[in-house]
Amino acid sequence: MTVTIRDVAKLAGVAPSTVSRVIANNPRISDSTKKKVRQAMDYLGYHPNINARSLAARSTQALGLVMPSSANKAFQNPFFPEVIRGISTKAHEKGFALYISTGMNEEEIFDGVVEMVQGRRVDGIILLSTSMDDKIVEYLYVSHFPFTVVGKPYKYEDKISHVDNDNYRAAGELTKHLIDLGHERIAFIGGSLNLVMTTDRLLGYEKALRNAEIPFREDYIFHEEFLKEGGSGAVEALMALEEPPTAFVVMDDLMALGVLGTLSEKGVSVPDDVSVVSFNNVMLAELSTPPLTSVDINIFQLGYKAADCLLDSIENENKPPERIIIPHKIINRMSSAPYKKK
Amino acid sequence: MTVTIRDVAKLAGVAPSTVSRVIANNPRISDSTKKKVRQAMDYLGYHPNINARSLAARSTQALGLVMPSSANKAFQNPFFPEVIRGISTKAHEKGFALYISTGMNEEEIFDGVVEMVQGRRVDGIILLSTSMDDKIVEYLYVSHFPFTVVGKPYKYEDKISHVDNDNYRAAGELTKHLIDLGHERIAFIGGSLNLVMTTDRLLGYEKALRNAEIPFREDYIFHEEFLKEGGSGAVEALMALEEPPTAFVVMDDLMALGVLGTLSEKGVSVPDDVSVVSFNNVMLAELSTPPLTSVDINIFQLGYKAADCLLDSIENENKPPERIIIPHKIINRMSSAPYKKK
DNA sequence: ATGAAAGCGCTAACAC
DNA sequence: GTGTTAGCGCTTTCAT
Repeated sequence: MTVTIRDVAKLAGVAPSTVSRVIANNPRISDSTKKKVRQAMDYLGYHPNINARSLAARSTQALGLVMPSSANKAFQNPFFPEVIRGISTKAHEKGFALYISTGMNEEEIFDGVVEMVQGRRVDGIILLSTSMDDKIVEYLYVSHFPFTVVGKPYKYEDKISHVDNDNYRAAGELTKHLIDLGHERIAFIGGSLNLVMTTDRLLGYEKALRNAEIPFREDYIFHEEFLKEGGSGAVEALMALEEPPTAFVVMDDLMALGVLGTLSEKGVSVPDDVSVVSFNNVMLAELSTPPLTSVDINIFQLGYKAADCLLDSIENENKPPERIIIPHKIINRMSSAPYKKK
Repeated sequence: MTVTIRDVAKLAGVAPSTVSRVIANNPRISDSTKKKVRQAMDYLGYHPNINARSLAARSTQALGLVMPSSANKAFQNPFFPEVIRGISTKAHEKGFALYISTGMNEEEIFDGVVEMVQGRRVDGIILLSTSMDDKIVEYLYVSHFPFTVVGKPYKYEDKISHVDNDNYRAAGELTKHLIDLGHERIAFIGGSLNLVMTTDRLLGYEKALRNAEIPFREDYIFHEEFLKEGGSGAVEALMALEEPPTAFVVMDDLMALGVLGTLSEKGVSVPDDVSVVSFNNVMLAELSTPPLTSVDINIFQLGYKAADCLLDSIENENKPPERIIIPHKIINRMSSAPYKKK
């Protein structure tokens, strides 16, 4: 039923290995036989069986993607489709397929990764999120299996290839943007401290304050589970302070959307009363009311480069680990405005 | 280097075939040897090579997902992570993995599907979007390859398993919701007419108007490329009419977010001046300002059932095609309110 | 209840 | 430049 390499070989009057070489476009095959073989392939509607190929060649031509727990709200973040788009674009260029592993909890995800690696389902892995004390990173690292992380790994930072933004600088610039607008009471609403990204951004924020000689206030800092409640708890608490902030630095556009909502409910106007700025610059940053000033972290590029880097280290086993920093850019929109004294 | 079934067999003092049977948990193997073999597996850290298994058993334990063109803005819609979460949950239950095929354009995507099918990379395919005159549907259908579509196929509607909402009814109810609030000038902002979903919803909208004896107005109907501009063009045009609508039925939450933005720019207040309702009820419907009245189409379930149905037809080749309708529910939020005469 | 052996469809030495 | 052959690691008759 299935047409195999032998059928093609027979029809073309050559040996199976020759057909195999034609598939691989081996230069040592004469053009005339190539043509002959290709005709036979077309005629028979031949398609290589990938499993057989993988088995024999010990390579799958597939990359594994590890997403955060699907129980996690983060899963719904438009960040993911966009990184995947980047990864997919690069993978496609090199003829690689994507294999996606998910799971309801940390453990399931971990098992999925082990299965991918040991089961030889993929040639390399991209971690789309990582946190402190990540068992997957540990496992992959000691296994010497090719992998790249999107974001900054907590451990082995310079032993693991990763592609990240300069979150420290980005947060600094974003905070400075507010300071330049005259704001001094600037709150920070972050995600889980468990994420390295959060820490980096918090440090950048602190640095910007220090540079401007604005005292750091512990009560202006909030860490909320990403997206849960959309940061409304933080906003409530912050606005109830004796000296409420006049500007908010928010970790993520989706969260900022929630912040915008809560503020509006409380009758606080953005940007007239307070400014709100955030990170990621996903599509909704543009669509929200008011449109959000947001740091474009170039998500597509994050994914594209991660795939690129991974593919390199699959090709060349001894490629040293690499840190790739994707440039960011503050996109100025309506949600931030000069501080107005009341 | 790699530990194979033979290593396990040797250590356990049995034949390779026995080990294979233990993996498959064949009931004809005595408990004592099972135990013995499993110990050996653990001891050696054995993991079956999936490619070898797939090759021999002619089954990959993987499902293929086909997304819309990644050049397409639709790709960024939070709809996708959520369907995938549903699919992944079911797939996981049955020990299936997910392959994702993407591509920059229709053609690349089509080729990817062919490769998945002919290359035996997957046992079945789920189409996450389909349009009229879909070549992929055609191909899969004539190949007799197991597949399911999320949404309604344009052709072969009752010969292809698919899971969908009752978009006709949902749109009807949503429109009626507005009519019940006293609205009569109700606009419809849809996506590409190329999507079957759009047509279904438009028909439902028309039906609701008819039932209420409200005349259908051509100039209240707009079809915009999903998300492009976020429907702002439509809003501009509609509000410039002599008799502008007092309510908007929008195809999608993201688009509705854009509509909200454009209205706010024009100084039109929601829901005081006009009401806006939409579909999908993704997270941002709740986070937007004002929170959106939206039809919860149960995206997770859409994916979960699609996987379920596909897995069934993989197991049982003769399973007749099935249409599965996922229930919807209007979630009432702040963006819709009674019509106020001016 | 278990073993022996023949593939699954392909690649990659090694020949010539 | 092309053919022969031996696997890749597993499943699955067919024996016993």
